[in-house]
Amino acid sequence: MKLSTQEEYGLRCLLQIARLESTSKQPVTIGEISRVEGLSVANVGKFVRALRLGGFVDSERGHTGGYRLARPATEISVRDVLDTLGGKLFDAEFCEEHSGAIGACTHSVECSVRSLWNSVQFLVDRLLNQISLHDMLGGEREFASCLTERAEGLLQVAEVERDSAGPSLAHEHHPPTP
Amino acid sequence: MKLSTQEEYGLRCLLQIARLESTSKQPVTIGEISRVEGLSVANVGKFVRALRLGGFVDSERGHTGGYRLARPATEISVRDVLDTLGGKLFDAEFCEEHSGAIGACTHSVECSVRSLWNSVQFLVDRLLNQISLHDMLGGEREFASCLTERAEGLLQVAEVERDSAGPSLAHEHHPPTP
DNA sequence: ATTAATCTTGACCTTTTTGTCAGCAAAGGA
DNA sequence: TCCTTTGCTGACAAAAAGGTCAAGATTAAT
Repeated sequence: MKLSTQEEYGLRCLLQIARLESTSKQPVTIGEISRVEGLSVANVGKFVRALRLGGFVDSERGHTGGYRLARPATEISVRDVLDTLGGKLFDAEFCEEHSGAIGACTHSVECSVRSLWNSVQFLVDRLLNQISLHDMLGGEREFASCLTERAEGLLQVAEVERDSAGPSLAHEHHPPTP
Repeated sequence: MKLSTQEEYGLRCLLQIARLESTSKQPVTIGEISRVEGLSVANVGKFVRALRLGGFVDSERGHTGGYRLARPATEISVRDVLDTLGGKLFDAEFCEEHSGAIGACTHSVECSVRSLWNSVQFLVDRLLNQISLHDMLGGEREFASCLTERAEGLLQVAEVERDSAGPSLAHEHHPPTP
């Protein structure tokens, strides 16, 4: 289970846009992000493009151009950002394509795996969904306590899910075809 | 956040070895796994090799050869398997390499991200660590209830962690260098 | 108008991951 | 002994991901 570089750096770039914009009140340029993150300008360009296509930032061209958050940092959830930059743990597409001829999962482990990935994704989503960009802008200490608070909330949600027979396990999954 | 094919299929192969061995009492051949999982023989060979190097299966050569679980299915945790097949969410290596010249994270977001990845990994690890191969061998229904039970336990552990200032957030992380 | 600063895009190259192949090694049965 | 069935390995090929580059488009300042 790995993060793509687009997820890792895309999120960092977005955080920098939020951070730099909030102090300078100016649009944040690719050059600035490149400098503070230690990435090439061209590379940052790609990440920031993904962020723009995802609707997280607005761009302004020209001499005083740059990027701004499209919404307040409190209204951007890290989950949405990561989903846009890197996709889900598994794609639902596989489910449809192969279910016709054979019914459920061809592979005879009966897809216990899909239940597993599903609950992993469910758990992670629940956590990330409660974390906003704004939460990540304070110091690392503050954010750490924020994380544990959210994790606590998450647990309660998870217990409710358990009592109601667990929608987190209801999704379909088929593995990629080689 | 994606699973590598080695994680996805390696785990499936291991499950098949456990399943087929338990019914036939014979070593499970690559050919059998290949058939039930719909993968090429050569490909299964690679996955199974990783499993052997990870110490999860033992091999026997020759006419009646094949693979057997190295330990009972109840004593193999899915977390260990996935860690071996795909590695951690982030590697600790980066932390050491770049900390000398600059101190903490160069990248000026102050590495709130590392706290984030850390807690995600912590959460996932806690869940997977409680799931054994054996848990995944029953029907999907049984496994689903197993998962929710384990998730419940996980929550309690997480709360303990919170009360003791959260070791889950204590680890270092630096992003890959481009 | 011209220029300089900025974003935008598509094409290209490099690296990593994934999958295949051919040849070797071991073990059992004829 | 020889042959068949199995696992084992390293080299290769294909595909995906990651990164760079060059040429364009837009805007503000001069």
